[in-house]
Amino acid sequence: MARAKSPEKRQAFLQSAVREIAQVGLGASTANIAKGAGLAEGTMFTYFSSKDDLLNELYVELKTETYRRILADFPHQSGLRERARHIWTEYLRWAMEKPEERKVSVLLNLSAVVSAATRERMNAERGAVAKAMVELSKRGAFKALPPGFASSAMMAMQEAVMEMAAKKPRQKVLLIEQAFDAFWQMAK
Amino acid sequence: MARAKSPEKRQAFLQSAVREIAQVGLGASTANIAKGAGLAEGTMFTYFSSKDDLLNELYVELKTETYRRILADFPHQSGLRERARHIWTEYLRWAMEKPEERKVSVLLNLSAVVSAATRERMNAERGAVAKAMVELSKRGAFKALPPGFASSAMMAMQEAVMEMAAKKPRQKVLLIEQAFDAFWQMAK
Amino acid sequence: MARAKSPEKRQAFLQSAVREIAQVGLGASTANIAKGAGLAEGTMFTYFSSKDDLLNELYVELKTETYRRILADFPHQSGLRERARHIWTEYLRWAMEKPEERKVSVLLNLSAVVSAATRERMNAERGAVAKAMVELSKRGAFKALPPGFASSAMMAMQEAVMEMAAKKPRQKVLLIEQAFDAFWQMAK
Amino acid sequence: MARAKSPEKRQAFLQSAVREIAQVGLGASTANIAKGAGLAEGTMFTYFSSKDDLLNELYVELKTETYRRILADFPHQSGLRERARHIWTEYLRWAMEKPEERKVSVLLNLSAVVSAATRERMNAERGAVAKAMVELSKRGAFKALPPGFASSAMMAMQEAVMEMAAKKPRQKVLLIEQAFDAFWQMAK
DNA sequence: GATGAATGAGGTTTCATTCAT
DNA sequence: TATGAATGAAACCTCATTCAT
Repeated sequence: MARAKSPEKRQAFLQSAVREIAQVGLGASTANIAKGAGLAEGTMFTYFSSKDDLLNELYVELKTETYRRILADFPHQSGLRERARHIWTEYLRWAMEKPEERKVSVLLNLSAVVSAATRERMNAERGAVAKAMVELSKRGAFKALPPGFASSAMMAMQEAVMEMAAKKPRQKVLLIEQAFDAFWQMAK
Repeated sequence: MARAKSPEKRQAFLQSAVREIAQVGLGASTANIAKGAGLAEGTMFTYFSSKDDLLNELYVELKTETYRRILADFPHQSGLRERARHIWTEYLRWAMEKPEERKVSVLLNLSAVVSAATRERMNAERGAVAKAMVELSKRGAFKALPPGFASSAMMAMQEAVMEMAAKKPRQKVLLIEQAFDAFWQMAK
Repeated sequence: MARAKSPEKRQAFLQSAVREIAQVGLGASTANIAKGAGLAEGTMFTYFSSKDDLLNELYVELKTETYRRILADFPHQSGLRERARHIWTEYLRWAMEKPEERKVSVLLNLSAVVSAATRERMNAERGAVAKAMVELSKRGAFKALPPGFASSAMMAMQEAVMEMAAKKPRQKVLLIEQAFDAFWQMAK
Repeated sequence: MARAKSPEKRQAFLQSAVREIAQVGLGASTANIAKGAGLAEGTMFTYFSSKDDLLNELYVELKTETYRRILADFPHQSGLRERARHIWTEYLRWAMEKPEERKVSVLLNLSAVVSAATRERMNAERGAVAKAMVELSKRGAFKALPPGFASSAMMAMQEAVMEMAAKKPRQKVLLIEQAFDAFWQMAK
């Protein structure tokens, strides 16, 4: 048989795509992505049928990695506050460790290239996170608001933290904690 | 050279740019923007020296319009809660009335085409909004967090409201109010 | 107003296309066609929306020119033999004067890029030629065959003449005449 | 290097090439040809040194098959009319049974990929057919025309029959016969 | 000033061919 | 021998920008 398709090369393309897109947006050229991966442009198309396909797969990869991190040591048995704090903290740690990944994730979320099917697929993976969010939406000020709002609010507040952290990188850890306390005011 | 004869034509380009960019992203072509404005491609370059220039001017225009709305009936004499509620409500009304404008605003914010100089320029225009935000950052849970956080948090929470409103358009007015109450929990 | 679209440039593209396609087939590249026309590749796309469009327009141009030649001094009042001879002769003269045009015409006829709509459009232009062919199909050996056969047979025999003429260029004129006599045997 | 192990695989490539080329022209990709053959892309190049080589071999194959059919029950002892009729009929039967083969044959004939050497080689195989054609060219209206004309004319007229038959598939058998009578008018 | 034709660099993708397995 | 991943040169086409009119 011939050479097998190498997972390393696939990853090289995805990682290069993250770097390029973080720098220049979704308009990053396939030529540059391939060059950044140290592979030929044509090779990219044996791993991804089109640039759109690459982008969709990248979206899946990034979301999956995020959920993987959050669900790794998830405190299923703890109270809601603890579980919410875990989600809050793990997501922010990932986002701060991998700012390019996060930026690309945001861009992909906003763009039309990620198909509804792909989004649907990822929504199904949320598991314990979704459960905690449902509980959260029945508490405090969230009670009066539509069910999905608590989840959107948490994500939005995390955005605010990210933005802040970019300006004050030294205080990251404390910032994450104290911002959670602020967020939790809404759920009390 | 930018800023030429007819202000109407300038506006036509900016409005067409909003429509096109809302649909296809910042990659919208100058040809389509001009066509949408009912004017010639070349004409665009007598009003804006380059596409990047157009984008920067558009950013200014959108931000200016937002602040204009917020500052129009600003309750300078009222208490902080009332002023914060005004900012909250007016921004959300604008955003909901002009979803394309808002989407483009978000895209421009994320993109590298808007220069640091342009961003700086707009920050200076915030006036009474900035003042209210400073006060806000000294209250409640925001006290423990860096100065700019309250402002970021408000914007972030507004994002969450927008997202929600897109799904439940009927409940907009109530949603705006109740979400403000949730937000205010953090400032109490 | 801006520069008008120049018919000369349009013709330059079509003529270059004829030369290129005659040499390398319908796979002739847009880059080479443009280069051959002494114009930029991008310019081609202001005259033709795509390569397929160029090919369709070329087909129309070639067919139109052929019919124009044939119908120019058409002996409408003469007997069938005379009219048939005119069609025979004029077509062959054109084809021999413009061997590249003819070759491209044949290639386009065989290919799928020429749309049914385009073919239909050209069929409508045949006028006096079609009338003569109908008459011919009711004579001699053609009587026993389906209506369109006489026309196909004439075109086919002309092909044979072309092929021969390519090998014996000196005897063209005589060849055309004597081959018509052979063809006419079938109609007697 | 061409001509390797399995004749079955070689045939699979050639047959797949016929199918693909009949559909999309000589631009048919080696990838699709290989896929259609149920074999790997690379394998093709152990049987044929290049795509051009494949095309040349295909040309040889198709011509050989045609002559094989015609020469199989060739009535060497019969009069010219009978022999001409045999060539006429057998060729048309083959062409109608194998429309894809015929279409590919035509495309290859027109294209520059078939080398002069290959064409020469096949001309040598015509044997009894060539002999009949020489006799034919000395008769009737063909007498006045160059030697090769009778042969070209027969092939051309067969084209016309094919075209007709495609439109009236029911009358094939009769069409072949009556068209031969028309053709023979020129030889009488 | 207004127009849109002209431009050529650069975009995504296909393809014949090579070569590691 | 058979495979199909790897390659990079081209393919078609789009685009921001210039400039003749």
